[in-house]
Amino acid sequence: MNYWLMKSEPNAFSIDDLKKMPQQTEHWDGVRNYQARNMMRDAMKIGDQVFFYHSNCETPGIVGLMEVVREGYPDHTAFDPQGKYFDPKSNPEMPRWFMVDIKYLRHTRRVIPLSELKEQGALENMPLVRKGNRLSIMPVSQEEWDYILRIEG
DNA sequence: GCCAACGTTGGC
DNA sequence: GCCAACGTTGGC
Repeated sequence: MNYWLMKSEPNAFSIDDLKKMPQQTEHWDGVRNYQARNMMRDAMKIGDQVFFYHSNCETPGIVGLMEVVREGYPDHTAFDPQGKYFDPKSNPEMPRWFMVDIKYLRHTRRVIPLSELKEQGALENMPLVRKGNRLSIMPVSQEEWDYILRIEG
């Protein structure tokens, strides 16, 4: 099993929004970055565990746990000329963008803020804590995953 | 293929 | 709201 971290702006889609979805499941659409696309298309597997991270908000940090319930398939929001995620270079015959389905598992017992994650030497290799990082989906090692759940308290 | 200009991300 | 970092675009 693999571990991941996915960012979302709570103003746009928060962990509470995910929890309220039917089956507490939603497709992770709108990702328009090739590295992140490749991870969803090729690497994320059913049963993989995922940290939900809130970005661009008052206290950026890890807020919950999720699970991959459907593996990579074309992001149809790229096909809708009226939608904000429309990409004329993507079409159903040759989809450029992919997404996975994600299911809510639980909130963390507290928000684990970015500021605290940055203080942990054990996490210094996470892209998340590195300066200027903008990856919205990233792999998390087993060691990092376990460590974060330990400091969750 | 280089690189300047531009747009976006996201912490602060 | 500011701005640094980064990815993408497009002229050459």
